[in-house]
Amino acid sequence: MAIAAIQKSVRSSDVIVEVDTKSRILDAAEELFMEHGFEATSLRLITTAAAVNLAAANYHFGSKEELFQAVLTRRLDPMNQDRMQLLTNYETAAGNKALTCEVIISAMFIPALKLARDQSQGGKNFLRLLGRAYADPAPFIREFLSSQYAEMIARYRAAFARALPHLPREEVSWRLHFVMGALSYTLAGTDALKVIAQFHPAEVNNDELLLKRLAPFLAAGLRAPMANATDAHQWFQET
Amino acid sequence: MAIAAIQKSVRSSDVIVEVDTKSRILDAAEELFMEHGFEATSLRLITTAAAVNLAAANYHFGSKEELFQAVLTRRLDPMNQDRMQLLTNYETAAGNKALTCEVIISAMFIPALKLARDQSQGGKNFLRLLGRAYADPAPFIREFLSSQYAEMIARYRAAFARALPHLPREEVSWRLHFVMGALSYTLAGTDALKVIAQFHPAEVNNDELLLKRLAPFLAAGLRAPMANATDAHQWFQET
DNA sequence: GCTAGTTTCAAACAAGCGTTTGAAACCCAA
DNA sequence: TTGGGTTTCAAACGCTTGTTTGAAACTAGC
Repeated sequence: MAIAAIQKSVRSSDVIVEVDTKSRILDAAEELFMEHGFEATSLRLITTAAAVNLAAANYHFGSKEELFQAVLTRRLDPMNQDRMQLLTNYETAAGNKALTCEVIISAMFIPALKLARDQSQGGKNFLRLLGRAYADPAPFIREFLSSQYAEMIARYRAAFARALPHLPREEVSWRLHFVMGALSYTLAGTDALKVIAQFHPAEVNNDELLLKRLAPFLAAGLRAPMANATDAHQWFQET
Repeated sequence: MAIAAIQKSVRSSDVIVEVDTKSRILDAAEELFMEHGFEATSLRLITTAAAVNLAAANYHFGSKEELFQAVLTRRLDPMNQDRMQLLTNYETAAGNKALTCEVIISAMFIPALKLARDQSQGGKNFLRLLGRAYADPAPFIREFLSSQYAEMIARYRAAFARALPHLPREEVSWRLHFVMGALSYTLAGTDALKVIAQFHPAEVNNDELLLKRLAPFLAAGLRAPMANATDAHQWFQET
């Protein structure tokens, strides 16, 4: 590992920017993977954007797949750690009373918001990349996400189960699945549906406002009464 | 267009299977695009699976992108037509009374369910493919989906606006966005989170049961009271 | 049976891919 | 200043990609 790692340093107008090759590759890869997807993004595109030699990507990360995982790990791991820590804090503060759905959801959302806010643009790019990674069919991506999320999901499922004691555990699992889905889909923010929905341009990229709208929606869904057999019959008999 | 289109005909054990080259390519492409994504699926993989010559794909569809659009159009266009027709039927039946959220949602879900149920496997494959296409970064896919969905989305936004007259139109647009997101994400059905959620295996691929769980969740979310300034402050001040 | 139009086929095309190589450049401790 | 480890670099590797080509095979009408 690098002694001569910090190599190129540029003094811009009012901030000192120094980035080693590894970080430059990660930053460029994050943006380009977000923009074009994993398969459609070539290492040549990444290394050109990062202004480093093509071979540097393989030298520092081994392979394209490992580079992709490194891009995800860099921000995903701290975010999920934050989520678990926050949940722990809330649970400690609540003593042995169950947390409300709103509090649990906010423990999920706040670390994502923090990511969306800090850093010049990297945080937002990453959240969009993450939303896309969820839907990516590549097995190595799916397995990677499974392992990265396993512990956090288990914690949140337990928390929601306590908050919604009248629901069967299975139903809680489903609703957690819906919550994760809506969150990742929304943060992925594909332009297609946004255009369709005719949002005000100023609001489209305001993640804070977005989550303030999404959270009450999801909290209400979590607390919804279960559909009984009659309801289900009424809903779908006409197919 | 083909006079000699129906060329290969195979009599299997109890059904007669006759498929022209074009359909064989579409079927194979649907399954492989679903499994590996657009970029990672090569024309050679598709044409080999379809047992046709490599050049046949370009001959019949022009390009790989046009083939992908043809795969989507074949089922998406009829499904969205169904959705609009069903909504029209409900509105006619209701006279000048506004529809409930449940009825509107069922008008969205029933055509998707119909697709998931009929056909040996193609319908389910297609829904998963569609869910993935939503998250695909390729511009031609996003533009294609925008154009395919524009009319239907406009109809449903109007219907939800009538059903939720107390909500600002903008809020209705957001919630419709959440509903579309949850639906597509859920139907895409990436294995990763399902494994995490520890679902009973028998239920994972039961789309009917899945939508029966999702619909009440979304209906409750649609009817949620709006978060006021105080709520929002309370939720997110601690970031 | 000939002809015209449609569809298939094997082969090749240029271009781009991820990865590897071996030498050059670089840095820092001795 | 020398030497050894780290990092960069240009070039090439073998392979796959989407697409094109021109001839062959096929179908149907006259």
